[in-house]
Amino acid sequence: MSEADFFHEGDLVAVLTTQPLDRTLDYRAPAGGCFPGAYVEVPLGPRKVLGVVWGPGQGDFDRSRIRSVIRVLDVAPMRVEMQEFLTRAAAYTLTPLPAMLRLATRAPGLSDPPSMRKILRRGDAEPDRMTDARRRVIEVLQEYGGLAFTPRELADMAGVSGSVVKGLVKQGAVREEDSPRDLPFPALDAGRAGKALTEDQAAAAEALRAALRSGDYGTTLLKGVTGSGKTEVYLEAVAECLAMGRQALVLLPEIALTAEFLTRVEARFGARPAEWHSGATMTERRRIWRMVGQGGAQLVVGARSALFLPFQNLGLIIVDEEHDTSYKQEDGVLYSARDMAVLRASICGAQVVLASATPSLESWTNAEAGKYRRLDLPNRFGAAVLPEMRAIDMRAEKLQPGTWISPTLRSAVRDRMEKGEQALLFINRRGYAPVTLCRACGQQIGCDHCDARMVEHRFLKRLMCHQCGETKPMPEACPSCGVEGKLAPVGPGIERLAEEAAAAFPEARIAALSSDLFGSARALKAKIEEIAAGAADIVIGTQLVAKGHNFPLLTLVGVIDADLGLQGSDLRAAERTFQLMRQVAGRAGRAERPGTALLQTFQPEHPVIRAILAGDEERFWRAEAAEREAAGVPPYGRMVGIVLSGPDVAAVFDLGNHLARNDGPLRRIGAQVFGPAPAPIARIRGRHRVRLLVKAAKGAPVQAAVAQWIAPLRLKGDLRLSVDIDPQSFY
DNA sequence: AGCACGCCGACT
DNA sequence: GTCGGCGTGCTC
Repeated sequence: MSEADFFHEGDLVAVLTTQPLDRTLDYRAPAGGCFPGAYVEVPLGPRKVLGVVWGPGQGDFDRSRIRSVIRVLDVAPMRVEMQEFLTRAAAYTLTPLPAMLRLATRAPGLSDPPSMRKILRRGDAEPDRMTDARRRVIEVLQEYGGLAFTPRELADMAGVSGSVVKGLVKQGAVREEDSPRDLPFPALDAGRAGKALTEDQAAAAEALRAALRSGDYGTTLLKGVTGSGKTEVYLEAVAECLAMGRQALVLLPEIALTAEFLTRVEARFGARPAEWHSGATMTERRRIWRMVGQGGAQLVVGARSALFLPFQNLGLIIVDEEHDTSYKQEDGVLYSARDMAVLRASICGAQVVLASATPSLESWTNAEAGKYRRLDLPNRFGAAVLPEMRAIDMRAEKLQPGTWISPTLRSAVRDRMEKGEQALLFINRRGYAPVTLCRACGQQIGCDHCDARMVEHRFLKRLMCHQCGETKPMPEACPSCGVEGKLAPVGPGIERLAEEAAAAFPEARIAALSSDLFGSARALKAKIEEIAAGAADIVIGTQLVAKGHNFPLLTLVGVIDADLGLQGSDLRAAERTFQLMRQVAGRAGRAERPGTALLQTFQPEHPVIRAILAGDEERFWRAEAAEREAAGVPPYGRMVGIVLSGPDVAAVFDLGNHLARNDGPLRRIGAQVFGPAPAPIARIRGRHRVRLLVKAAKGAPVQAAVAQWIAPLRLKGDLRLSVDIDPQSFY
C-alpha cells in the first residue's frame, strides 16, 4: 500500500458497515489516520458498529454532520482483493454488500484488543507447607517441563481445586505470566515426503504443481472415484502451495469434515491445520480469523464459509466433493461455494481444484468447453465393478394405485432377504410432491404453459404446475393415450415407501434414512454405520450418505422412480441416480458378488436411462447435457428463483402476481418469468413461501434485470423476498 | 439492524 | 386524559 493511499486525520473516508444500508457512509479519519481496508469502529446513531474503510469519502453529505471514526481495530486490514471479491460476490448473488461483509467478519471479538490470558509456570520459591494436592500440581508442572498451563488446565490435570493453584501462586511456587490468547498455528512442513504415488497420480500431481507455479488463476476438475487417490494428489498441490509461501484452503461438505480426514492432513504435514466449521467455539473462530489474516495459519480445512476468511496470500482452493449440493444453502446469504471459490481465486491469482468422483454437470461442461483443465485418475484397483443394471419397464408391471414397489422389484428384494443380504430402495428426491402420470402409457401430465410436469394439489383437488402455478382439473382419461381411470399420483416420500415396504415384508427390519429425519449429521452417520454392519434388511433413502463406508451385505439397489428429472422438473435427479450407481459400484456388495441395480422406469428407451444402464459415463453426461441444452436450462441457460414469504398466504401470492405482471425489465432481456407457485418447501415456521422462476439465455444480464425488476417493491408488513441465483431445484 | 418518531385503540 | 401497539424512516 503506497503512502498516497493513506488517509490523514480529518480526511473524509467512505465506510462500509455491517448494517443493512445500501451505501457507504462518510466519516472523518481518526487521529493517527488510517489506510483503506482498515477495520474500524464507527458511531451510527446512538450505537457503535463495525465497518471497513472502503475508500475516499463521497463528500455528498452535510460536512457539519459527519462524525469521526472512533478507532482503528488491531487486526490486519482488508486487502483490495477481498474488497473486490465481496463486491463481485454481492453483485453476482444480488446480496446487499453489508450482508457480504457480515459473512467476512463472522468471528467474535474482532473489536477487542489482542487479549492476553494468564498462564502458569513453575516459580522459584517453595511452598511453606507441602500437601498432597500441592505436590501433584508441582509434579504436573515438572513433568511437562517448559510447558505453561491456564489455571483451569493445571487444576484439572493435577486433580485439585482452583484454590490450591491460587495458594501456590501467592507463595511464588507457581509463577503467573501474560500470553497472547491467539497463537499462530503450528508450522506445516511442506517438505515431508507424501505417500508413494502411482504413475497416474504423480502425473496429475505434477500438472497441479505446474499450474501453481504459474502464479496465475486456473481451475482444474480432478475426477477420480473413491480409492483413486484424489486426496493424496491434491495434498501434493497443497504442499507446493505452502512451499511457495502462499496459503491454502481445503473446502469440504460439512459432513465430510471428519477427524479421519484431519489425521491424514496431519500425517502429510506433521501438524494439524486450522479447522473452520460450524461447531468451532468462539475462541477457535477468533484465533483462526486473526491468524489467517496475519499469516499465522498456512492451511485452513473448513466448511464453505471459510471462503470468506481474510487470507493475505491465498494460492490454492480445493473444493472436495464439488458436486455436493450442501455447497449451496447458507443461512442468510445464498451462494454456491464452488462458484465463489472460482471467483475468489480468479481475483487473487490462485488455483482451484474441483475434486469429485461424479462432477456436477456444470463443471463437466466447463471442462468440455476448455474453461477448466481436466485431470482423470483411473482407479488404482482396476476398473470399478459396476452393478448389473437393468430397467424394470413399469408400463408392463401390475401395480395397485398408490404403491410403487413393482412385483419384479418385490421378488428381487425377497430373494435377497432369503439369502441374508440387504436391499436399498432409493428415491432420488426428497419431500412429497406426487407427479400425475398415466399407468397405461407412462405419459405424465404436463403443463400447457411450460415444460414442467403437473402435481396433484390435494386441497384444491386440481392439478397444479409447480413451475408456473397454472391449475387445471384432473382429467378422466389420459390426454395422451385416451385410456380412462389410469391416471394416478406417483411419487412416494420416504415415509410412504417405508409403510409400503413394511406391509409387503412384515418380517423385515426396515431403516428409513433421510437427512430430514435426523437432527444431526452425527446421528445419521451412526445409523449408517449400524446399517453397514447388518442392522437392517431393507434400507430406504434419498441418498447413500456413506462416504467411506462399505456395505458388504448390500447387494440390491432398487431405484423407485428413475424417470424423475427426465422431463425438466428436478434437474439433478438423473444426476443423483447416476451418482448412486457409481457409489454402489464402489461400496456395495463383495468382490465375488457384485450388486444388482434395478431401475423402475416408464421410459426405458430414453437416452438418459439407456446411458445409465450402459454404465457409460461420458455418454451419460452427453445425454444429460443434450437434454438440458434442448430445454435451455442450466448450464445452457440462466435461472433465478425469487422466494416470497409471509404469514398470510393471500398477501404472498398477491405480491407474486404483482411481480409476474410487471415483468418489463425481464422481457427487455428476453427472459421469461414463471409463477407464482408454491415453493419447494411451501411453509416454514408458519410462513408461506411462494416462488417465481426467471429463465434467461446464457449470456443475458440477468442480475441487473432482476435487480431492476424488484427495486420498486415496497415490502409491507411481514413479507420477505429472497433471490436465489442459479437455484439447485426447479420443481 | 436498532432506535426514535408518530399516529390510532383500550385502559386508570 | 395517557399508555402502548408497531408502521415508517433514518443512521455519515
